Parts: sequence; C-alpha cells; structure tokens
Amino acid sequence: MAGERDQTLDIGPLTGGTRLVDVIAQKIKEAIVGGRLRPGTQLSVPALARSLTVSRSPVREAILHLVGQGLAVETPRKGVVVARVDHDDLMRIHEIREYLEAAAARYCAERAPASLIDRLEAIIGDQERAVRQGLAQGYFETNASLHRTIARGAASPRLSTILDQLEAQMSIALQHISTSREHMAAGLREHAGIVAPIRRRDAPAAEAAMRAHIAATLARVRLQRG
Amino acid sequence: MAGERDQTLDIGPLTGGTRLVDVIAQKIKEAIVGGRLRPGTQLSVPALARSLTVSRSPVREAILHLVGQGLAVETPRKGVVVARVDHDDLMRIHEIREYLEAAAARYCAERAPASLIDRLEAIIGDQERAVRQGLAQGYFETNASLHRTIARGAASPRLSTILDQLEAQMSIALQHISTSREHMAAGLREHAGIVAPIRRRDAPAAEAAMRAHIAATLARVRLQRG
DNA sequence: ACTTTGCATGTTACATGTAAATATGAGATA
DNA sequence: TATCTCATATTTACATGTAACATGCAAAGT
Repeated sequence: MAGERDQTLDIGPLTGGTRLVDVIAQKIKEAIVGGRLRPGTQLSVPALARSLTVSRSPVREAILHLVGQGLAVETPRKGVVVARVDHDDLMRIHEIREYLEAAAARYCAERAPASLIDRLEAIIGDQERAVRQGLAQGYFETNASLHRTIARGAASPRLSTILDQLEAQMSIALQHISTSREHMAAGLREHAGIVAPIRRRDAPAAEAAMRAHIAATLARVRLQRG
Repeated sequence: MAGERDQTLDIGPLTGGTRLVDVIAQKIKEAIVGGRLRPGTQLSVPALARSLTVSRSPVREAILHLVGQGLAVETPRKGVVVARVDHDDLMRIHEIREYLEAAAARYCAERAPASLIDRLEAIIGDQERAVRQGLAQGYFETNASLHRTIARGAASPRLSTILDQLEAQMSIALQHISTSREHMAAGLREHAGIVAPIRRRDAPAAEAAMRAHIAATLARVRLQRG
C-alpha cells in the first residue's frame, strides 16, 4: 500500500486516553442520527473497518454499543442494521417520554441549582430567536438542549441516560418529518410554560406542564400520518 | 413433501444455533443478580475466559453487553466491575419506576388482551399463597412476574426493556435488604388493587394505584436505612 | 416454468497475537 | 513503620486469522 490517500471519513489523531471504540461509536451514531446512514442499512463490520482504516475489533464493539442504545438492531448470524423507527415507534416513544419527562421536570423543580435554571431560561431565549427566524434546525437544537438540561437538573443519571437514548432513537424518525412554524411556536410556548414553574420551584405544576407538552407533541406526531 | 429434511442429521461438533456470547452473558448476569458476583468485583476478561474454557472475544462482548444493561460499570483502561447499587441508587431507580410502572399499568388496562389479565390474577393467587406461608423468595418472584406481565400488557417493547433493566439493577441491591412480612402483605394488597382496575379497564385508576404502590415501596426502602 | 444444486462472495462468531497501560509486590530508603 | 522505586505480572485495547454460516446466482435437473 504505497502512499494511498484515504478519501473516506478518517479517524482524527489519537490523543492519549481516548479509545478507538468511543470515537468510532460516536462517528457512526452521528451518521445515523444525521440521516447519512439510513434505517435498514447494513452495518458491515469489515466494510466499516476498511472505510475507517482500523481493524474490525473496535468497529464490532462500537456497533454492539449502538445496538444497546437502540440505534441499530441485531439479528444473530445475519448482522446489524440501522434501526427502523416508524410512526408507531414514534408514538410508543412519546408514550414513555410523557411520563419520564414529567418525572424529570418534577425533580428538576425540586432540586436543580439556580444556575441550571438560569441556563434553561437562556435556552428559551435562544429558542425564541430561532422560532422568530423560522429556523427549524435551531428549534430542534434548543428543544433537545432544553429537555437534556431539565433531565440533568433532576440529578438522576439513569433518567438522563434513558431520555438521551429515546431522543437519539426519535431523531432517526424525525429525519422524515417536517415541522410547521405553528408547531414550533406552540412548542416554544409550552417550553416557557414548563420553565416558569421550575423557576418558582412548583414541582407539580412543572410536572403537569411537561406531561401536557409531551402529550401535545404526541398529538402533533399522530396528526402527521396517524 | 417427499424427501423432507431431518433436522437431527447434522453431526456438527459445535452446539448449533446458540451463540457463546449470549450464553456467557446470561451466566454472568445470573451470577450478578444472584449475588455470587459481588458489587465491585472485577470482571476480568482473561480470568473469566479461562474459567469458562472459551476464548476472550465472546467474554469481552458479553461483559460489554452487561455494561449496557447497567449491571456493570466500565472504566476505560481499567476494566469492568460489577455495578454498585447503593441505597441512593435504589431510591433513584424507584423514582423512575414510579412513573414508568404507572405508564405500564395505564396502557396495560387500555390494551392488554383478556388472557393476560387472567394471568395477572393467577399471579396474585400465587403471591397470596407465598405471603400466607411467609416465603420471601416466592413473594419476590411473583412480584417480578406481576410487574413484568403488566409491562408486557402495555405492548411497548421499549418500556418492557427499560423496566427489565431497572429490575435487574435493583436485584443487586435487594441482595442485602430484608423484607418484613408486613411489607409483603402490604405489597400484596397493593398489587391486588392494581390488577382490579386493569380487569375493569379503568386505566386512570390502574395508573394511580400503581404509582401509589411504587411510591409506597420507595417509602419502605427509605425507611430501611435512609 | 420451477425447483434444486453447486459455486463464489461476503459476513459473523470465535480464537489468538501483541503493544502499551495498569496493577502488584519485593526490596531499598528515609 | 511507612513509602518510594522499579521490575514483574496481568490486563486492556486493538489487530488479525479462520471456520461456520448466509446469500445471490448461474447451471443442471425435473
């Protein structure tokens, strides 16, 4: 192999301490949630190893990790494919989120430090700007950021982990779903209605507002093609 | 169809169909939830491979799988140890369960087939017998069975998976916690109070009963040594 | 036409090799 | 006694080898 150039996405420099598995898993995850690897696509270990110029071991481990995250599904002796998240899955995910996000809002209101609540309000501000400019990208980013921050405020690593995984799974389906400006505006209003009670430490109100918000989101999803 | 194939013709020296990874993961999992592998114990890949007389590859994959399930925790370059689930973790787990089990009860009441509800009542009967005889083992088994069956009735594989994982994590801590006869009796009463509304398809009542049940369980846990 | 057989290709699942990081423990030093 | 040093053992992380299995397709048989 004389001086060939590798045009495919190469792994960056391996600074001390970082493991290949983690870098590879992250890269594949980004390709999946970014829509560059479509649902149903085979995640071939040898092929990915070749394209990343690494051996098969870390690739295999990375892929199995993604299976554990629900971003890919394994069929013994057949291999792993990118998870298909259809309309029905999206509804089931929201059913779970309706409860888990409500729990997160409640515990966030009960025990988040004031600094975290400051951040929540800053995110609301960012989202206001994004919606005003009609930036769907910005809306999605601030939306994810808000929910993630609320989960962090609940001080329950397990809860955060579960919600992160559900969000990643959702983003597979959301690749194909458009969001209207009205929906974004409604979402923003609801978000503000969640952060306000968190600010005044009104846990039951925060919980109720979040639950209603997810239920409304579920209803919007259902309308899309239910 | 003439000349049908006989499935017992194979003379393959290897065990057919099942994968080593799965068998090994199951074995280690049983050792962890069964208390034979204590929290903090190093899960050394070479050592386990030797003791199981297999190579390191399937052992490593099995261990990483358990990390994904939350039964073990990984520290890069240091290795994997059996997860420590302390009193605080137990409370956080119950906080999540308070919401997720409530969701399961609701959707079970809404869409479980009658046959599954029959099974629920049969389990209640088994638990009655176990409690009457003071069998803690039987109580725990019927308890797990009941919750798992309700989750199945909710027809949401994701929900079942999450709850199964939380239950496995709990069983690590429950190894060291005793349950009194009164607690068992209270649990049984609450269980019956959950199945009854499921039977009459009263989803809100089922949800409320389940949520109260988990909250009560959490309170009992908190009393133990909170 | 329709199934079967055999071959070519690619992949998974498991085994093994090995450099480098990490733990371990004996002996030296304060 | 406590702790520092350094050599040794163990382990992790990644690389590579390979048999069994899966799959597509073309040739052969019905």
